Amino acid sequence: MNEQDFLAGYDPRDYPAVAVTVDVVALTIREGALHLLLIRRAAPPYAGHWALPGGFVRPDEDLLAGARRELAEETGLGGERLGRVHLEQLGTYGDPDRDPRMRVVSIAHLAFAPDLPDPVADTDAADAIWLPVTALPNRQLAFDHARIIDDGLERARAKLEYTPLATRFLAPEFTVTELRAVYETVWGEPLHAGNFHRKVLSVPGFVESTGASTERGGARGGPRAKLYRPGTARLLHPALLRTLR
Amino acid sequence: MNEQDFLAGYDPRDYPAVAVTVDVVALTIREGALHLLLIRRAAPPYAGHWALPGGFVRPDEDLLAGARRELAEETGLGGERLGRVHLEQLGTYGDPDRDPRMRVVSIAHLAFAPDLPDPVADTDAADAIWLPVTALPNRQLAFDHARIIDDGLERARAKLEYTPLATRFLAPEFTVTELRAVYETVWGEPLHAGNFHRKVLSVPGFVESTGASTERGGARGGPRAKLYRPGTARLLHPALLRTLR
DNA sequence: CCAATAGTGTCTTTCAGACATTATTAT
DNA sequence: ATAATAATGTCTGAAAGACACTATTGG
Repeated sequence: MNEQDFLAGYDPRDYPAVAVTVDVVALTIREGALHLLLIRRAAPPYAGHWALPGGFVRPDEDLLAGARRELAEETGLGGERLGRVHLEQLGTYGDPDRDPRMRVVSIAHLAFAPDLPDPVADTDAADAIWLPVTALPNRQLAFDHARIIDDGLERARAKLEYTPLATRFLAPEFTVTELRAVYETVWGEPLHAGNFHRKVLSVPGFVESTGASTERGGARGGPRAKLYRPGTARLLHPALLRTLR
Repeated sequence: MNEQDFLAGYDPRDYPAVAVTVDVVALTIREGALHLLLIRRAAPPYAGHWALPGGFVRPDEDLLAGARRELAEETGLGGERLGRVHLEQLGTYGDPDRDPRMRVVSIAHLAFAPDLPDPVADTDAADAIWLPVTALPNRQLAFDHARIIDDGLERARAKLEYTPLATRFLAPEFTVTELRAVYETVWGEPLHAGNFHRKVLSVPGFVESTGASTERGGARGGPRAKLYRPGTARLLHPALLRTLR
């Protein structure tokens, strides 16, 4: 029996309700460290615990639109800056016991954002912050959010390999060194500056030159760097593969 | 506001119901061609159209378990043969208008199966068959199932690159030539026999030798082939990359 | 001047792909 | 015998990684 055959002679209100929510694993880079957007729960269950921003999907709202709305509400940001945030579906979490009160199926999303202002806590949240992922309070995370975050971080690391999405963590114009810093931060390992530089410029469509350079050299010396903007490629080939695994 | 804050003071029955279903893009290889499991709808809407097997998620059932149950019901297969089927989450489809009657959010899954018997049509389906993907009736597919199938096929092609899941299309013991046939069938392009052979054996953990060989050579001559079983690797590195993109 | 950084050059190793070769089997 | 196939060998080119080097800037 497929879904529609089932629904044809079926009134959903006769059955236990299933709630559908969207959650967002929003990542950004602040001060050289990977940060995750978390809110602190005000009400039980898990009152006082950290949780992902998210909420109920509205009746006529697409899932991706719902995630974008939740992100906007939680960060207090408008359309312009939010437009540069990459958002994709991460996965759906529907374990029957993931919420103690009722069946909740949550479609988790993954966001890559440039450096954004501090979030403004929503009325129902006790707090909202960008937290370094190295300081995640794994034992104090609500529901199955620790696992969702793990999955999101691994997806983010993998995405940098074969997509140009690392640029979404940066301003519209950036240097190769800034791009390399994104990779080093997300992957958590140092990369060879020279090889990275040559590699990035050799992948078709990854970045394109603006013709301009930075106003000043590095903070501790060095020449001015050329500026680039994201290219037109949506996939990198050859990819930038992590070593080992 | 996150999901639980919302739910705390919320009765789902006050709101328009959202139905949660699972659908399955089940792939197998029959007679050298990639086949997809489809059912023909008996009731409107889309009566007479082809659709993916799927159905309502039961109250205390995990999403993956629901997909496995739907697959079992639709193929009429028991646990033993079904145990060798690979099943993973593909993506969630929740466009508000994807079902004309009500809001239906469907978690699509992707299955890789060895050659299975012909399916037995469920009571609510007019028919159920393994259909070659080259013969897909794209205009006669129900709902957004054409797009789900496209996404599933692309995911399948990509998965063969960096996972050993091609072996899930085969019997527990197989030859390198049979494995190559899987790649050629799913990717839709011929591969170089010699290079493929050397490559497969060089990737650590992809396959391991059983020590045995086939009883007979090829149908039209040739030596007996060595038999292999799946190895322990869950990821292939280096990967078997498709050319171009 | 000195240290740090941007960017380029060179060499080695690895791996994919083209192609050739040998051995074994069905007909 | 002949054709087909399994399996291995050889060569070339692409690309990653290690390392060296030059040029430019801040202090």
